[in-house]
Amino acid sequence: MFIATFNANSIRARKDIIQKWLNKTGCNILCIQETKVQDKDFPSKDFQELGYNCYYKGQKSYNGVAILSKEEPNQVSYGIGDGKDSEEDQARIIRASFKDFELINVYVPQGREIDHPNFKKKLEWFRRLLDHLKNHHSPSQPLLILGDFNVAPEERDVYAPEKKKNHVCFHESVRKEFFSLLDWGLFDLFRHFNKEEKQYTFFDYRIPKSVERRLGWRIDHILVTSPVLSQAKNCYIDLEPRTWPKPSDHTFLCAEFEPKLCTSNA
DNA sequence: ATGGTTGGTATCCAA
Repeated sequence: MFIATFNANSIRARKDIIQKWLNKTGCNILCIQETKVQDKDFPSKDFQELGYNCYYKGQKSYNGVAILSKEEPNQVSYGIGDGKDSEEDQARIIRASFKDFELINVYVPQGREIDHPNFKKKLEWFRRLLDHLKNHHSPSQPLLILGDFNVAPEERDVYAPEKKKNHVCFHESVRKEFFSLLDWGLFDLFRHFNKEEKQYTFFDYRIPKSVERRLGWRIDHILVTSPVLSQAKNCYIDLEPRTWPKPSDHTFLCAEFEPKLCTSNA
């Protein structure tokens, strides 16, 4: 059982490399963020041909999320579902119920600047997500939340922590919101398997040779409840997209589970 | 303090 997350920064620009990667890995479920495409233009055919069901919601130019899955989920919903969802919110989160577990794919707002209204919305977004978990989920039930959280949780997760204290992806306030999700009953799956520093999922295009110089951020995450953790075999960062001819700024964050994920706990 | 690159849409915005 193989589940992964990838910020595509345009599904159309990365379609070919995603297809190749799916064929190579046999990934069961891929969560995608920043598809940057309206629903009518989503290339679902190209993924259906490979045996994937496609669920997506997007906007022109910005945001947009998708789940590609071999197994058909019982139900799929868009937005946080608290009655406050804007069109943008719906293009930032997909919730899917599978036979043996629940899965949420998120693209958390970046926030722009600490004093920008969008940063306040980012903090609120975490609180709304936490409320959703409290109201509709339980830490004792199998749940995975994957995606681009736009937060580096700890100092070892960003290349220059002392310089980034006021960055929207490292400010104390947003890290606190991230940890409030963990405190509810989620585990940072990558950190469960990897303790070393300088393990990044995002490398800014604008910094020359950022991968080689290890100038990156760990802002993409896979958070799981304990019944899922007990079925997890490994979690790792696949750097391949960063070295492709048409490089992406994000990487694939991958997780491997026992074949019958969570059935023993269901 | 600022720049650098990429994608989508237009000659600028977001990351």
